[in-house]
Amino acid sequence: MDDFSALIKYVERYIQLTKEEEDYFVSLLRVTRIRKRQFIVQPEFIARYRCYVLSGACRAYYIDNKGQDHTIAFAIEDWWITDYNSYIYQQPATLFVEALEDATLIQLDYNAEQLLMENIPKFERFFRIITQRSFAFLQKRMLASLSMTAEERYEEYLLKYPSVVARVPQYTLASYLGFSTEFLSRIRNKKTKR
Amino acid sequence: MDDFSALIKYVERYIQLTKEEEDYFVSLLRVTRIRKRQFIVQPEFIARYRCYVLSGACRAYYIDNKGQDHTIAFAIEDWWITDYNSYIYQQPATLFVEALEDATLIQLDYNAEQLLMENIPKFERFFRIITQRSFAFLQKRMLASLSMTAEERYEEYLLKYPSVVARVPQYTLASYLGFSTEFLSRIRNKKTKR
DNA sequence: CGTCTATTTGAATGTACTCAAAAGCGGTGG
DNA sequence: CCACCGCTTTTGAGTACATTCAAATAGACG
Repeated sequence: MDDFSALIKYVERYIQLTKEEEDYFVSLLRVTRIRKRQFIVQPEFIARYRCYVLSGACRAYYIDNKGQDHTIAFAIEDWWITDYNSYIYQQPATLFVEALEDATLIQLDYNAEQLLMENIPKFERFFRIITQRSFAFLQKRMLASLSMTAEERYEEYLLKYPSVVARVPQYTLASYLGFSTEFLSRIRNKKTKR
Repeated sequence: MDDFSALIKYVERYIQLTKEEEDYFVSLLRVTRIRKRQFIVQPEFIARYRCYVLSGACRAYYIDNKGQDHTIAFAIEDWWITDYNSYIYQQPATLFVEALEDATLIQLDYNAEQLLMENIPKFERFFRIITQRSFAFLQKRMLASLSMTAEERYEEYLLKYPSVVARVPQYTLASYLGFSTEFLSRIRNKKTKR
C-alpha cells in the first residue's frame, strides 16, 4: 500500500481526494516490477496501461524503416509513460516502451481510467491538467527542435534535466535530442577540452 | 447567434449539452473579426484567449534570437489556436499568433473557461479530450521531425493537410516543417520536373 | 576475465542552409 | 485598367552542420 503514497501525493498536487476516493483509486492500480531491457509496450500490441514510475527509468522510442531509433520520451521517478497514441485511442502501438534500469511501475488500465473518471469526475480534471502540461512541454520541445542547433538543444536539456542525462545511455539521449550518438560524443568532448 | 453553431457542433462531438448549458456556454463567448497580418497574441503580453476559427487562417510562430521564425501551429476553420503555454499558465507569451487571411474568431477567455468547467463539469471532459488529441498529434509531429527527411515531412503533410498547404504562404509552411523557404521551393521544383 | 554493449575517433559525405540576386505575383492607386 | 510597389518565390553558388561507416577503445556484466 505504501507503494501508492508517491502517486497519491502526485495526484493531490492537482485535486483533493477523500479517503474513500483514494481507496477506490488505489483499488484500480497494480504494481509491477520489470527488469532492464524488458518491454512494457511493443509495436502491434495495444498499450493497455499508463504507467507511473515509482523507481527506475524507461524510454519510449520509435524504430524507423531505416532501422534507426528515435526516443520520444524518458520517464524516471514520478513521471508517467506509455505509447500515448496507442493508449488514448486503444489502437496498436507503433512505439517500444522499455526499461533502461530495473523498474517498479504503477499501472493504470485504460478501462479502469474510464471508470475512474465516471465515478470520480475530479479525475477528469486531473487528467486534463496533466495532459495540458505535457502538451505545453512538448510544444516547447518542438520549438527547440525547430530553432536550435544540436549543441544548444543538448546544453538546454542538460541544464533542465541533469538527472536524466546522468542516468540514460548516451545513444538514447542523442536519439531524443535528434542527432547521432557520435555527434553527442563530439559535443561532449569539445566541452571538456575547454 | 448562428455564428456559434459550428462551435456547438464541435463541442457536441465530445460531450452532450442541454439547451441551458449551451446558452450558458455561448454567453461566455465573443466573436471578433481580424484582418490579415493582425496579431491575436504577441510576446510579452499574456494570451487571454483560446480562439476557435470560424473563417480565415492563422498561424502561431516564434522568432528566435537570429531573427528566424518558426511556425508551431496553423489554424483554419474548426481549429483552435493560441499561445498555449501562455494561455494555460497565464504567463507572458513568447509566440506571435497572426492572421494569414482576414478571419472571424470565437474567443474563450481564460477566466470564462475556468468558470465554465466549474459550472458544467462536462467541459472538464471536453478540454481533457481535445488536449489529449492535440498531444497525441504533436507526438507524431515530433517523431516525424526526428525520423524523416525534409522532403518526406513535406510529402506527408501535403497528403494529410492539402487544404492547409494550398492556403498558407510557402515560407510559413517551410518554417512549420523545419526547413528554409528556399529548400521547399527546390523540393517542389524537383517534383514538377518528374 | 572474457564477452557484449556503449562510446570515441577519423575521414569522407550529404542534407539542408545562407546569401544574394532575379523573377513572379498580387494588391492598390492613379 | 494598367503600372507600380512590396512581398513571396525561385535560382545559383558556396558552405556548414551533422551524418555515415569503420575501426579502435572503454565500460559493464556475468
